[in-house]
Amino acid sequence: MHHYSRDNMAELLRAHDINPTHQRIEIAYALFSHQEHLSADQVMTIVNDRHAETSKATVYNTLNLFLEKGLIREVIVDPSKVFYDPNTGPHHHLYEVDSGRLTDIAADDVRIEGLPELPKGMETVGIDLIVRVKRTA
Amino acid sequence: MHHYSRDNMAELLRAHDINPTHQRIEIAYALFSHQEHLSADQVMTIVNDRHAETSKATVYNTLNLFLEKGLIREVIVDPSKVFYDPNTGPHHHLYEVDSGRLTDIAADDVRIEGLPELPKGMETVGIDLIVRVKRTA
DNA sequence: CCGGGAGTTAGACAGAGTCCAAGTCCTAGA
DNA sequence: TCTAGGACTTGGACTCTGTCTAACTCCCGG
Ligand SMILES: [Mn+2]
Ligand SMILES: [Mn+2]
Ligand SMILES: [Zn+2]
Ligand SMILES: [Zn+2]
Repeated sequence: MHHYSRDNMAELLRAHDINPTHQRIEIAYALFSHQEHLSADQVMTIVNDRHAETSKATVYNTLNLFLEKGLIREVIVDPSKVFYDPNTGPHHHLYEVDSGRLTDIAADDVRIEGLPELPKGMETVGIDLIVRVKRTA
Repeated sequence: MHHYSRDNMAELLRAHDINPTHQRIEIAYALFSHQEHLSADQVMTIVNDRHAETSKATVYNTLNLFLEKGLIREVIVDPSKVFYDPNTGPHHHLYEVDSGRLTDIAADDVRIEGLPELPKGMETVGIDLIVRVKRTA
């Protein structure tokens, strides 16, 4: 899919068993049309850019709902805030520690081998691979 | 090394170009004698268990100093707090999302292949591999 | 015994995220 | 069309992690 509209978003939400409200549609649209890793704060700013209509509580409620329903995923790289990722397919991340820029690494060519057996009664929720980089001195 | 004493800690600090003070020795001892991933709050509790003598500001100052000097490393897996890791050798992490338990995965057998070239002018600071697991439903 | 720099401190502060009780919105049913 | 009720949203208080600052203490060299 290449073009994101608010109508698309409503369908997407319904497909994930989420009741599409004004606010939820705007928040989904912010994430999917940008196709970037956004913090809650950035989502809030984008959504309220034209005219304020979505509260902080709703932004957090909604992001957590989206997470629960598997519509987005969270990326934990910065100790001070969570990033929300509209790309739920398997992929990894490159984090520029100076600038805070976070970009995707396609999972296709990356192989992770030799991980030990999981303890019994445990299942993998996800494997996060983060490459931290900085400008060469 | 298998037995950690406060005298050990003083030497260790000096070897890392850190002036060993009472508080710094206690904090290093908390981390190295436990050999666990501790949050700042946990360090604070351990250090002040017998009698309060180290302030919150000093705990944070000291942990950040230890990081800077390469004595410990930080592990960012939990969106709400940083864990400090006395093991600076290459290794990976297993994170139990329910309980918050964080354990090491030896790096020996793990191979990560096929990572793309870094953008020019960038160098790798570190590669974090985190396996998130939960109890089977 | 001093002087001064390094280290520590309490407490104010900032930012991310949660919680709550009150209000609004939407819909299904009469 | 009207209405009742559940779902959703809201402002603001609150919590928690982490930082900052200005005053104080400690320690060492002269
Ligand atoms: Mn609107
Ligand atoms: Mn002491
Ligand atoms: Zn991503
Ligand atoms: Zn570790």
